[in-house]
Amino acid sequence: MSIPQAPSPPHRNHILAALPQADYDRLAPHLEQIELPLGRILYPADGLINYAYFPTHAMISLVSQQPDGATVEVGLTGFEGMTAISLVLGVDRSPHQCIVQINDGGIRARADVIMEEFKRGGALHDLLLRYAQSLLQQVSQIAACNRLHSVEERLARWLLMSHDRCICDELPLTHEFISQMLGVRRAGVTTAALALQAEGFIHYTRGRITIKDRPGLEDFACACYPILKAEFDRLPAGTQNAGGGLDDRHIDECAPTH
Amino acid sequence: MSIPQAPSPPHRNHILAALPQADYDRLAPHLEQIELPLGRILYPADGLINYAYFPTHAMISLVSQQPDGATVEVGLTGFEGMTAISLVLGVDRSPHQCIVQINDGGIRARADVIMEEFKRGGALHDLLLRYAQSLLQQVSQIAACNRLHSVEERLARWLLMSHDRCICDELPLTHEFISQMLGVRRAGVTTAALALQAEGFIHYTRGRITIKDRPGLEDFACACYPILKAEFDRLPAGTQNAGGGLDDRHIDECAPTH
DNA sequence: GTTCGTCTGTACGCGACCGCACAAAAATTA
DNA sequence: TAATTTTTGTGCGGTCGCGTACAGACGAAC
Repeated sequence: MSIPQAPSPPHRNHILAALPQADYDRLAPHLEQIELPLGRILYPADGLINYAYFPTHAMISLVSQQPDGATVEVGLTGFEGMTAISLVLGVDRSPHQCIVQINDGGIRARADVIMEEFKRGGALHDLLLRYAQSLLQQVSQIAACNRLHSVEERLARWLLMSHDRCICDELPLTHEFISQMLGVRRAGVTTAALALQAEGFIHYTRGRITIKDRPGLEDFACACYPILKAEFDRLPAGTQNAGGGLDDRHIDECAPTH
Repeated sequence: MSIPQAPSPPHRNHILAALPQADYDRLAPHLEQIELPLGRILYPADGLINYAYFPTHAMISLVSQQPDGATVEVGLTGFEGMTAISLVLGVDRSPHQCIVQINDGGIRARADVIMEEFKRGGALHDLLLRYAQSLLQQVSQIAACNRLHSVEERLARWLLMSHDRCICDELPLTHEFISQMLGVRRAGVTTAALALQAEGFIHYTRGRITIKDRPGLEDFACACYPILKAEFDRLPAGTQNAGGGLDDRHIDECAPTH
């Protein structure tokens, strides 16, 4: 079933890293290190949740799909979280399509394993609920942003949020892909990306966007970004890091390169 | 502190109604019946959560406020839920402003009372988490709707959602108020409302909107509404209604009049 | 009845984004 | 090298919603 080849802590995933040793040890035999290749759909919209994924430096989009085929990203998960939070909220189906936007590794565990540990009411219980709260806040802010801000501003915000969750400055993203996340025309993304490039914030070639000037991008993005970032930063500390002898330095070391 | 004048079940609030008798009895001494007058702000944005509110037929908006003062509603709570779900997700502040849009009564309990019962891990624990999931899904759908649909379509959806949560066909709402919920100009609401009135779906005079043709409104609204409605309907049944001798008929009787 | 404040109807120019469409450029394959 | 596919750049008319502004209409208070 599950291949117990999980690495020992320290973990790059902040939820796993924040588990006390005893709690982690219970989980460890069921953790499985896997690749999260670009474009992989972890759950289709309304799909059954068989596994929960703890990304390391992969970036995973939560996408709302409309009956007419239109898509918009409503949330975004990286090393700070876990996919399929619905699981612990009492539902075994993901309301969002979850798709890997930036590939990297991750750890997965079967849904029933997570549920069992969650129901113990220990650290994982509190950590996952705290993450659910963070996600709710994130989705709320994105809901407002979708209504109020321009494509250029939202593109800047989106690039920053992706950058926060991966290790490199070069993101493998086509305009087409981004347009589906922002819920706009592909041509709209091209125009916005040209503007950001003209300002010197980014540089891109076919399918690769490089962040050149992060502070500039931050200035340019809408006020949603600092709000989203603040919650993102609050997360690992806000949870009670019971610290089962974990090496926090390692986590810092893996922070985005900016 | 809390005045134990709570009515015995059956409750109009579905979460309280779904509690087994024993769980309810523990809570009962701390429940307090109160008025929720129109416009009352239960929590400001980022405000401390002192009480949790269980609406009966009041409708409460979760509003995201931007630093520049712009506002958009990102979610909406009625008799199916509880305000300040953040509480049980490990945070004692509400990320949203919560404001009473349609006045009616409600039950409130101090935050620490809810937390204590939640931590017992019984029915309230599961019911509230299930509701948190529903809220997450609602906010996600609204995030997409904000991006993809016209003011007219969203107004129709919004009226329907409000109507689902209150007992009467006449809603006390000004265009100005609605514009802040939809995140559009007041004049934009006027135009959209005129269109809906011309179709015969609604009728309104100063500060009062009457639903005249609900099926027509449903046809007109965007596809988000049926999705949101399905989750709304799923809620009370989806939770394990352990039914401590509660009178479910009473609840049905109080369902929206459509 | 008169006054006043609130709410609603309407107008106008403007910018953002849409749908559509096509060409150019870069990568991939033959 | 040539052919093909994918990705990006660009244009154009149309629509939606914005910001602003003002007038009319209704209801409450005096």
